[in-house]
Amino acid sequence: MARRQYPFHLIEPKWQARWEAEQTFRAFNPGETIPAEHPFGQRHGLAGRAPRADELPPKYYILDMFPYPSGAGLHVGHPEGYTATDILARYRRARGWHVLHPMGWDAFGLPAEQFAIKTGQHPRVTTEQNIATFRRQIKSLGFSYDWSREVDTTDPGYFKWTQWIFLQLYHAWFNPATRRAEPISTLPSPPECTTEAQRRAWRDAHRLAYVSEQPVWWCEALGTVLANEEVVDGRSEVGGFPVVRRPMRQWMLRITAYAERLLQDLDTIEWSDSLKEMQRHWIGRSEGAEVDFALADFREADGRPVTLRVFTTRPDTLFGATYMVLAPEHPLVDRITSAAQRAAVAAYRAAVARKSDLERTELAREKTGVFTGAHAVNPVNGARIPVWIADYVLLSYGTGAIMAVPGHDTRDLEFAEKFHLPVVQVVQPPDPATDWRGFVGDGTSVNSANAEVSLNGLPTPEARQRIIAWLEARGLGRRTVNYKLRDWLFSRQRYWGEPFPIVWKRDPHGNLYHEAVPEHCLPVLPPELEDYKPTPDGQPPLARAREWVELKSGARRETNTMPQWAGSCWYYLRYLAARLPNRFTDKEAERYWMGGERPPGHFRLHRPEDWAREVDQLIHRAFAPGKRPPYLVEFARVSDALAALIRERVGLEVADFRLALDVYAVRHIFNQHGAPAREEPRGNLAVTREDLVRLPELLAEPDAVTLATSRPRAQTRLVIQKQTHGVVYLVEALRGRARQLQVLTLYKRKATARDVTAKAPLSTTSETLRRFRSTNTPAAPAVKPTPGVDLYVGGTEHAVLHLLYARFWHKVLYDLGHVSTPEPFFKLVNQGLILGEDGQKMSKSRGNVVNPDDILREYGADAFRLYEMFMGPLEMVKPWSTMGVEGVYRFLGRVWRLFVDEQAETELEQAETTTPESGRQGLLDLLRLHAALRDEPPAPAQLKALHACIKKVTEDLEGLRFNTAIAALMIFVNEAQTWPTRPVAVLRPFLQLLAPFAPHLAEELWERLHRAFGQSPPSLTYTPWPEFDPALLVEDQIEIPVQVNGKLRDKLRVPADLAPAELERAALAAPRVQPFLAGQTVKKVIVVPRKLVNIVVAP
RNA sequence: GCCGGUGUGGCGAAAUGGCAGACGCAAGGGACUUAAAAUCCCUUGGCCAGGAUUGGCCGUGUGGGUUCGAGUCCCACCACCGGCACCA
Repeated sequence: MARRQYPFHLIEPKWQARWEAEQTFRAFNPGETIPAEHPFGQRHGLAGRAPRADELPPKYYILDMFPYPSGAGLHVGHPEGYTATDILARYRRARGWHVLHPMGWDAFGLPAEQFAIKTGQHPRVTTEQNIATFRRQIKSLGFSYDWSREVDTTDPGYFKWTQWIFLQLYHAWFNPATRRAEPISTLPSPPECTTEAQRRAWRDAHRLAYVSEQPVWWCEALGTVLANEEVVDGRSEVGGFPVVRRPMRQWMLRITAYAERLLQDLDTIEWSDSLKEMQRHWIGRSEGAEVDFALADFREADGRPVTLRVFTTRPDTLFGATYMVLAPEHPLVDRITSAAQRAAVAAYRAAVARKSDLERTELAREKTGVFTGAHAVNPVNGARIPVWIADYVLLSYGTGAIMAVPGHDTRDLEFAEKFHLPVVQVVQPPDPATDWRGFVGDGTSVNSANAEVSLNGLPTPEARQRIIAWLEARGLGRRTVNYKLRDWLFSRQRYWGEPFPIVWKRDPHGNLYHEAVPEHCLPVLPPELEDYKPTPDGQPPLARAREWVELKSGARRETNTMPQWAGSCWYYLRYLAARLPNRFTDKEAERYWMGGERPPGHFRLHRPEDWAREVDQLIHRAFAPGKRPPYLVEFARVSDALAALIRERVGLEVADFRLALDVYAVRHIFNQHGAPAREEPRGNLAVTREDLVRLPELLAEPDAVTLATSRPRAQTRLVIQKQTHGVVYLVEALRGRARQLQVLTLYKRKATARDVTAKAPLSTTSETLRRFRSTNTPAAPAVKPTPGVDLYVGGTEHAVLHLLYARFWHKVLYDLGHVSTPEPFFKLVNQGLILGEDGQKMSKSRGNVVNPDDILREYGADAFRLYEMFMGPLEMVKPWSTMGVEGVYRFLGRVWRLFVDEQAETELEQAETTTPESGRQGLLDLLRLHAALRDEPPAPAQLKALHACIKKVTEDLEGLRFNTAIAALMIFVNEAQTWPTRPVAVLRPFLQLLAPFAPHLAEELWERLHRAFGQSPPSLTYTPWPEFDPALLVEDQIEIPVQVNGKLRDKLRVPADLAPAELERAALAAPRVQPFLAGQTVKKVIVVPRKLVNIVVAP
């Protein structure tokens, strides 16, 4: 084992204990009293108060997918996402956001139950042990979770509300007219329902939670049914056991009602394209038509022909339908099969039923099927076509029957060729060279006409419209949309899950019906059992508890339990009020943290994304070519926060004022954006586009708000001052008709008379500004809160199931008025898988599993966190490398030695060998800081290194580019190591930058640094994030590469502001360039100012 | 087959259309040390030339294209990863 780089084993427990004692990362709900000493309250001027939602800083809800606490403990994949969110949470706190960052346990599940079956140990005991392990491991990584909001899906206080939400679904129906869930009481019952039993049956058939007897996937090995989603290639997703189709009575959730909204609302959220595509595929929307085919020789009792309904996405190929296929399980099969075919059909159906789905998918794709002996009539041309059954048609999709168009469908063609069925052409491919047989693309209809309608010559999309119109007019069919999405099979035959809050009763006629358990009887607790196996007759394990099942009233409890997905469908809502006893979440907290709609009339700024675009458009409009630019450009309304602040400070009402920006500031931005320049930018210190985008937010935290009287007209003016990285904003209110706040800019440095665009005096020194800032409580930035969780990070394995189910539940709760946003997760990022050191997926059998506990013991939490982020981009798959951990560990050692005297460090190490473990914590006091640390003004190069680092780290954090942010920290440290003195003013902000990544080390050094210079350390978590000053990054001399025909030939050191013509001359004269110009003619010289010169030559 | 993503040194990876390989690992050399570990310094894409400072050529999966200039944009293809897959 290598020598320890720094005493992380003392530092990390110390700070974890400190954070826990201080409750540093606790988030506060609106109306909740913030303790006077809490650093969050102190930073935001809310200490000891109970602020309303609009008094709290903007919310940032950053969520991890909570883990299933397996017996194996944490693996290295878990901390990847957790570290990313933790870094962001810490960064946002420093930026002034109110961060909610919770953790909990998705603890129902099969492994604990299987362990119970084997050993008799109650699953609750197993689960509690596993949670304890997970909690210990996660806490040892120093994540900034608000542990006061921890949830556990198996806690009765939690699943009481899971059951309650189930009842919301049970008591609701989906109204197709309003396209939303409504209380079941609003469901009209049709006149033909005359008895109470009939009305009940009608209601029960329309609930969002309903019972259905239908074929389901039964897994013998697991002793339970599974959802479609849990079956992969004919085997259970968990364990890989074979599954078979079997009809059973099951609880279903009507997710299909929401198919369209689940699809459409994907456009309103920021998820990756691949993830959205996966959900779109899963929902599987396809447009087409249903068409009725009359069966020849079969009549209903009333004399009408028996019809066979099919779904097709290609109604334009109707003239090419040469046979029909029914799914083998189709209910019409028995009725239409001819005597001659009966034996063959029965044999085929039996064979298909015997086939497990595994065989159905794994066996060769060879088409099979048999003729039923019946014929149908093609409604467009009266052709008598044979009706077959085949297992390539699925009962569960569409109508369970198809019209086969072998000419233009590959599956039908394959089938037709095997069984020698006719193939006719009805579509001509656009390219005449293409074989029409099996052509499935769009083309032109041919051979498609009858006496009333002709598609011939029409392109496919038009042909489709024409034939649908004809079918609808004749009552033979209609336009329709089909989805692959199926209703969600919601019951499981297990013990360790939420019991259904449902009882079964019999009406006077002996008919069985179900009823909801009243809300006040929740939670329905599972019974205590000795044996967790299903009963011998195939009943779920809950049926063993007869006293629990059989109620005194004669009713019987439902014995199924909910699937594991249930608890995870809404946990992000429970975090908002994790201990609330009488409601599933808190209404006001929900609206605040989920950023739901506020009462009308409350003005909000646009979301930053839209806002930036609008600013761009505005600038371009204002400076349209040929137009004289206005002096002032109005660009935003005064934010509520600013208006309130002004009202409070100086008693002025500016709520309906607009912000107008001085044209000189805007022009510079405009030039940057590539529009034809009218003037050179004035100086290199100017407002950037990003400033302008942020301005409304910046102004809401002014340095000073004063009323000033200007001499000449003795007019009272409102003056707001705000300084940010070198630019001073001076805002003046224009009274009267204009109702504007006029934003002028002053430049802190190199300010000449020409740069100052207003005559208004600004004698405020930066020192007074700073003092002003510390005495004025900054108001919250006015940003529209993100609708939903701001950032949700987790693995792709939940791309479809969890995320679709949670969206579905959320929409139901939204429809019923329980939550305020239509979508739960606004932005979602999938972390990439971490592979073993050998590049294979980690698994026990490969022996390449990395245990986080081992890494923590050897390198500490900070190194582990840092490495997980340094491996590469968050979303990529990447292999683990323990050598790589050592690399970042060494980096942390260099940081340590930047601050700490090595002699003292050695003394600490020696003392440690002679001190008992219990007394070691105090040994940290032996440390002294490095002698090179001084509280003296930094050199320009040092400031530059710091500010380059601030810039890079800040930008990379915003873009979730943790690996390159860490690289920037390393670059800074590599350079700082070489400095003879290390100014405190530079190292202190560096620790702030390091803190999100390596919080323990940063805290320790932050505290020591302050103490060493006689200061009491402010809370590192809540100290405002450093802002970089672009002025400090400006280079006087820059290196310009010179290319000849695009090949690098020389580099010039030139003044940064060298005119293009000068640069061109210097490039042509460059010594290394000369040989390449000899004998050549210079055709053209490309000069990119401040970037490069390219000389184009030819002989 | 369809959809999405990714292809850059020995490895993990960086590069708003403008100096390819930042940062880190590994490797090699050196300093310190009785020695080792740790630490610090130097070298490190390939090929060629040279005593050396150094210089030249090639190089981002493959083939085209756009451009003064392409890892980056466009077209076609190949490989790998993930998802879906008889969904009419």
